[in-house]
Amino acid sequence: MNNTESGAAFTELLLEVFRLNGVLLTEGDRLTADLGLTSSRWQVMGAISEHPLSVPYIAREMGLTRQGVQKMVNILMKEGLVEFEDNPHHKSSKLVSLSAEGRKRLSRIDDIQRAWANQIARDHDVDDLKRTFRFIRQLRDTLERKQS
Amino acid sequence: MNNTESGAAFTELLLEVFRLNGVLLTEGDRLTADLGLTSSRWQVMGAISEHPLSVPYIAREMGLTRQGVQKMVNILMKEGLVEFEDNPHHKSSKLVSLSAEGRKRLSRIDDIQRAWANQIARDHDVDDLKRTFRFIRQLRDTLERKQS
DNA sequence: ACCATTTTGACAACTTGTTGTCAATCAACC
DNA sequence: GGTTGATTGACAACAAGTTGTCAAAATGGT
Repeated sequence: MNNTESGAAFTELLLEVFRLNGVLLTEGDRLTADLGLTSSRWQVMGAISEHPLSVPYIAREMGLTRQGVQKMVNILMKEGLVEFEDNPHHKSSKLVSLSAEGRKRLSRIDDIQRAWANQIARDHDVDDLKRTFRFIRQLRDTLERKQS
Repeated sequence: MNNTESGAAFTELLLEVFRLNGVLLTEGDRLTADLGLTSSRWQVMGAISEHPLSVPYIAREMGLTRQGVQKMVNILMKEGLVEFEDNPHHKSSKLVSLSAEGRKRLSRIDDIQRAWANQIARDHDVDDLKRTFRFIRQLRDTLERKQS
């Protein structure tokens, strides 16, 4: 079976997404190395910065397994960056929220991340950024619908 | 510091890239689960399907560390899917090539992967796919240039 | 109110990456 | 030809995710 033109283009894109993912993780870690927070940790913290959320909810939000997020949350708990709140809708599934220290730490990271994002984004057209975001999300939708 | 419009768009894109990356890996593994080869294994095998390459070269190609690729290659070696060839340019750094069995296995995977890519790509505009590829690569270029 | 199904947390084993370090090899230059 | 610096393979420790399993808790239909 031969590749269609679209199929070949999709495969090229897919490999490039893997590479970009790697570079983004590396950069994210580098940005906040001195603050003692890796990319995945502040991503979890970012998810609960507005409202406290349960672990499975965060996982669905980020496209990860609940076990993986649970592990991360347990570590953040040990480090005193998040707290558990009672969940009115579920006795044993607590809501995770930022502690005062967690909030302070996240806000410093947010400053750094925002400055960095602004700087990178300056070199690119805002419409390209938005269009690419929409297309990537659409691609993910297609993939997720096919697998179900 | 507030986000610029571009900065916010970039951050949104970045989070979506993480999610797409996850879905792609999951799908890749699901596709070839019965063939006993995970995504990362056939990615490495794909890299050497044209010409034998050294481990560090594969790593640079894929945007990974040489140690990570080395680990993968050692596993593929144990399973008899790749072989080491003498490298005329380096006494101890062998070239990695596909074994007969590896080539056979990869060609089956390629068929499956191609059919899948064609099917997914069918739902999307080929120009969008190409444009997105170019933009993502450009983004990665920017990121890699900033960090050096 | 009961029962079947789903959701959840906890734990273990595993995969795929990372960094750091060491010694061996290679390349370049004086 | 010797020294110096970069590249390489091997190994260890670690990070971040996965799957699978179990029991407890929640949910929904009859």
